[in-house]
Amino acid sequence: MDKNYTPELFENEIYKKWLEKNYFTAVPDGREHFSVVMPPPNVTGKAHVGHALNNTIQDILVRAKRMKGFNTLWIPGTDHAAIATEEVLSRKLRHDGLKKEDVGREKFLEMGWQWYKEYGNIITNQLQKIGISCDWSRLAFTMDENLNKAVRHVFCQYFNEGLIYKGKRVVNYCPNCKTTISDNENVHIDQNTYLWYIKYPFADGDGFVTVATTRPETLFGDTAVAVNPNDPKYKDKIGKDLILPLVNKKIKLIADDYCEIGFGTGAVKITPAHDPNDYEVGLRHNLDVIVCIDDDGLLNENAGQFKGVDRIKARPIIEKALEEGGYLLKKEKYKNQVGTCDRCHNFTEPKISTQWFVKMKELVKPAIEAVKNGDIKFHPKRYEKTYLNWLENIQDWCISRQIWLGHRIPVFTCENGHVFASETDPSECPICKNKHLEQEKDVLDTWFSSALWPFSTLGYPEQTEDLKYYYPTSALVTGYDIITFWVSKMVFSGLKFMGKVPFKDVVINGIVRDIKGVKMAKHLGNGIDPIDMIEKYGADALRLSLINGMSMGTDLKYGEEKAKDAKIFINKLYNASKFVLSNLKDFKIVDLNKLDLQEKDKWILQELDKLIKSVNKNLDRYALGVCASNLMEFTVAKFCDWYIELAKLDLYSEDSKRKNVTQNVLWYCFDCLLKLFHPFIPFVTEYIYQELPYHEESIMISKFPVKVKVKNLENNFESIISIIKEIRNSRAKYNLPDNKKTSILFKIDEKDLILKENINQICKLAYGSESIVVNEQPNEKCVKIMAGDSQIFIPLGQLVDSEKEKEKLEKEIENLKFEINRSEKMLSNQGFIAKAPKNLIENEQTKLKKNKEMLEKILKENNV
RNA sequence: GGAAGUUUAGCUCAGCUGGGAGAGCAUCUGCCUUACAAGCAGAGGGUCAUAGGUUCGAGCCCUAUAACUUCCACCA
Repeated sequence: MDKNYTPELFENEIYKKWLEKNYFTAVPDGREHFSVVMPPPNVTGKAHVGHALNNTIQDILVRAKRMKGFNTLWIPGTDHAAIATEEVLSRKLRHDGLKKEDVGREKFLEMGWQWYKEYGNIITNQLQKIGISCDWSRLAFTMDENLNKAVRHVFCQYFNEGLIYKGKRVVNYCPNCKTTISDNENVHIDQNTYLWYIKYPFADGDGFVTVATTRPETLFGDTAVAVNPNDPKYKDKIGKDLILPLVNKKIKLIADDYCEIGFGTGAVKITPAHDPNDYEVGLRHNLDVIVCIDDDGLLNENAGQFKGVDRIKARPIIEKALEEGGYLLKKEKYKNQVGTCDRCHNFTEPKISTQWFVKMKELVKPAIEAVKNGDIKFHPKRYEKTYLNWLENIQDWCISRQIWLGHRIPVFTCENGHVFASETDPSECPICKNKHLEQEKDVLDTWFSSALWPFSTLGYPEQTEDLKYYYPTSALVTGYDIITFWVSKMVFSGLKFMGKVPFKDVVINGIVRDIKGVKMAKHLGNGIDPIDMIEKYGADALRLSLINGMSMGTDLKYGEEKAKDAKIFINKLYNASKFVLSNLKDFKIVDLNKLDLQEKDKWILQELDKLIKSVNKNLDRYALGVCASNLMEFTVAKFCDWYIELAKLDLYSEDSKRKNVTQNVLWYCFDCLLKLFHPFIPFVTEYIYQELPYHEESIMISKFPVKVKVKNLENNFESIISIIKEIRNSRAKYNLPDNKKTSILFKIDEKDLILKENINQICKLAYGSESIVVNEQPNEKCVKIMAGDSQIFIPLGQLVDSEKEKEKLEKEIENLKFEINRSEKMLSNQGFIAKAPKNLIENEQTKLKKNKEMLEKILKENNV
């Protein structure tokens, strides 16, 4: 073992060994299963710290379950992220002065595969560095042949059941990505803009109606102006013709409830082609639908002289024209929200078009029920609300995208106009046998395939052994930002096609922000590269730094300092292991129940038992942050600070029996500790474990501790600890440097066996040069410490300041009196006696009794 | 507009079903003690956001307020 903790020396080696041994692969057997599917990252992306967090969480759960004996499967995978990839490829083409149409669909798809092939293993390689134990032999990709089969199977079933339909709707369109996007991907942001007040004159010359709008550029698509039917201001004008400014066309003043009385000017322009509400109004009034913005976001021929101008840039130009025509009444500053594209952040356009939709209302009902009846549980529970709220207000899901990469919609039309969906590419129309078929041009929303992830990765639509055994999966770990995008879609898909929920627990992790709490973003340059952290501090440090202090579902602030701190901790563990290992060279393992355990041994084993139970409990609650801090706390504050120091006396002594007991306890504790730690910091624990006597093949397939298997661990060692602390404290009060040792005198009550047994320990840990047992209080000036019926003296000669000692004594007396008073007050409270739990009352009574005795003793001893 | 979350030591946060306020970092003091100076020992530091309420007892439960954060939403 290397003298210093240098993770780069062994992390890669160990990972390779795990892979070679096939520890990560899983096959169905008779055991209970624990299965997880990885939220697939973008195949051509790079791992960011969010991936590191998400995968570390999954790995901890998976490793712990594997060690607990579950048949554990974790399926990794990547997503084809069609829109993003298409954008990258198009940009490349543009760079060469080409459009995708120039190369054609087939060639373009080839480019896509090339791109996936070239960049597809970057992210998986990076994830491996984190140490995650997923079954790489099952690495899935949303464009795989099998997943493609699943997608088509599902599509056809929806289609044949009439759940998928083609319809004309106003949808969100991104002029930059050149495709429609779902409501989900349409991100609303605040915008500072203007409200333009425009005159729409009556055709008969009798006055005008004022319309306020934030979108003057859509004026060319106006086909009516609406007012509320009950608005007295306009009541007698309804049905009259208005002149559409700039276009000089007649449009009607119509009445519709959609228009609210008193809001704005009371009149609203209706543009059915470019606003979903207006489209509804248009349907009710049979209005024309006039498109005035084209697919590139430019005004079209319907805008006359403004044709070819970008819709946003057109505003000041139109404003000028309106002003010149005398139509502009005023313009005022206005704040509103507009949709932007989730991927490219450009303004989206509501646009009328024909798209494919999935009918959601009925589909979603079982998904709502599954969460309400507890078949699926969210951790933390509050995210159920996000989920339910979205599903309960669901709109039909627009699944068609006007791009080429991805799963092409498997709907065909023959020359005779028969439309059908087909799981495999058909050679003829199933109705009329016509052989001239044309497939839909659009592809499916990426989330359509992601929705099938928990079962498509297990072989669906084939009813494979894997599918039967591992579905439903056990837990899904993901960020709250994709509960609506993804989680909900997997649930209704799973219920629809598998008849069972896709997972039982949804574990929500927060977003990793920078140290100031700002979301990490490329353009801010505040991101932290997890691979960088691994290179600098090791994968274990990265993992621990992400988990320690993390609370599920809550965002966490992260900076390099945290990785550094984590490494410092692991270094501590590493050093402890050096101590343990060097003292277990000639050691014989014995069942702890057969050994004569001392108080210190029972104490550490009891503390260990508490730790084990807490870790197990908190793993089950998905409270990984609590596990990590408990583990760290035990390691430093119990094991290193106390047990290792206490063990030294025995380990270095001639008493071979005592030495053997301590060696066994030391081994047992450290072995457990490594195993408990393994899911969190897998590399270093494996590395150390391989050096530990009596180790098995690998820590990752060893048994996870669930309790300490030793009986009768009751002890009173805490009293020894507090004596040591008191002596140290007194020494510090006298500014005694730690290297200046003094003798320690013990006047031991004969019943005080624990003290008698531990005087050497006390002496060692409290900087004593020698321990001397006395029968009487010594004559020389001493610092005195009360320890039950015994007393401890530290002869400090001239150093002893009687004033200081008096002060100390008074403080102690005051303290005791305060405590006694508190207990008495509590115990004389009738409400407390009547309602508090019995053990609490008993505790209080014993405390009171003890303190009273102590006070009496102190008063007597010191003649106060 | 609707909903959720956060508010505890200078900083980052723990605190499970209510039963005497915790950790790490930072600060100060002393120490190179044969696992560890990336360390050890000791110390200081908090009206648990504010105001009420429930209770024998509230950081925790209820109500209101404030500040910050986030998600959802078609209001010209």
